[in-house]
Amino acid sequence: MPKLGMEPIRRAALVKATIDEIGASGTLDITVSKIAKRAGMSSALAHHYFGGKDQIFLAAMRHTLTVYGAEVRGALIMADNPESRLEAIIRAGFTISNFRREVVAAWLNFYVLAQSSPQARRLLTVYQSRLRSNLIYNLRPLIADRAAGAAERIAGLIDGLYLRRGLDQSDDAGHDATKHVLALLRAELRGQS
Amino acid sequence: MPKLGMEPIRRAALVKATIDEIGASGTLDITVSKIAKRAGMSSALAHHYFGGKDQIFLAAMRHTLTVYGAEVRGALIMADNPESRLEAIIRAGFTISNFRREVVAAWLNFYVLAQSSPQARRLLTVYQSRLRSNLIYNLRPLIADRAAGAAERIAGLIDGLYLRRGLDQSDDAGHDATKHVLALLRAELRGQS
DNA sequence: TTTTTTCTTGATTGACGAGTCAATAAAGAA
DNA sequence: TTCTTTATTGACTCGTCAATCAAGAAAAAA
Repeated sequence: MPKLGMEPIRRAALVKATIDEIGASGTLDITVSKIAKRAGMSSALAHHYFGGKDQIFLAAMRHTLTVYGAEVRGALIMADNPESRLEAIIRAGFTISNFRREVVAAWLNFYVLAQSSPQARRLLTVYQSRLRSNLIYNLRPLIADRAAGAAERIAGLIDGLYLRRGLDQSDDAGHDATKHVLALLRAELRGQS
Repeated sequence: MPKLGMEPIRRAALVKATIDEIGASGTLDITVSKIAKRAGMSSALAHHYFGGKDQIFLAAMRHTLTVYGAEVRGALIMADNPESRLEAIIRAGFTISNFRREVVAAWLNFYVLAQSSPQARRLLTVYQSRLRSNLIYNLRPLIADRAAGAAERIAGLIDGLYLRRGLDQSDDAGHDATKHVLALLRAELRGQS
């Protein structure tokens, strides 16, 4: 049975299973066995490829952030001016793939993990910094000095709507969320300090 | 040793210890023994008064929400028009006592708990509903039809800034946070749909 | 004083879970 | 073919923790 080159396949399966398991339980309080079973292998194998539970979580986190980053970059390709770039950044956060329940649950739990794991915190900080600088970079030509504050508010609202998403059980919440952040963006572009 | 009427004292001590322990660890993954030790008693006693870990968490949650609610109500006493009432509601969320690190950590973890515990979810939903209706009630006389959307954004930004608070290690983050939400409030009051 | 109620804990139970390991099996290398 | 590397698992170890319980001590009631 041992086909060679299983490692990347197993790792990917475990990462996906981890996110699904977090989504299903809403907690990081899940067992390696459960994750492994969901990924169709024994828990020993999960340990073999990742070394430990922490590493599995970090890998799942990295994956989530990577997918998010890719989606943002993809959206930016089509945008050729600051305003549409801002809109693209915002929309990317609420696409169906990023705003799925499991993914949101995973995000929330990664924030929790970041409270106790320096590595997790570092990853989240990178995400936050990138989002902030993306926003500021595109806001500056439009509202110069107010860019920094506006970026903080937009980023904050995005995170807040994610947080609230977990409690709504409606399924098209992404639409409203996008609308809200775009409304804030317009207000920021229009307003005076 | 057995002084009578210990129950309320023990319960209060356990609730406080729970919040502190969550704050110290950043997780709900804490033991009853640790909580009990922090509160100066044996774990058996904690079980005696609360029945189980879940109940302890729920009590801590109720306490946090109660304190928050009281602070909002207190702030509203001094406010006699919609605009100042809105400001009071916002300010109450970022007072030193509500925005302390342990308290924010507890909030975050309560959001997580709400993903898996119906009771926790119910409590959080009550909080959200109250905040929303408070905001809408006072926004309506000022911006009528846009009140609902504006309330959603303000509430979302408050939650988002809480979420982000956990990652900053700065200590006077409350000041900036208040400023941001007030800026949003002014933008909402000023803007047109 | 005896009895009951309230308070308290140390010790124990029972379950569960992370991580290890020895063993098996297949594929490729020598 | 023999040896090595990669893949894989069941069984086991070791620790931890929630929950229970029996028992003791002090106040209050009888």
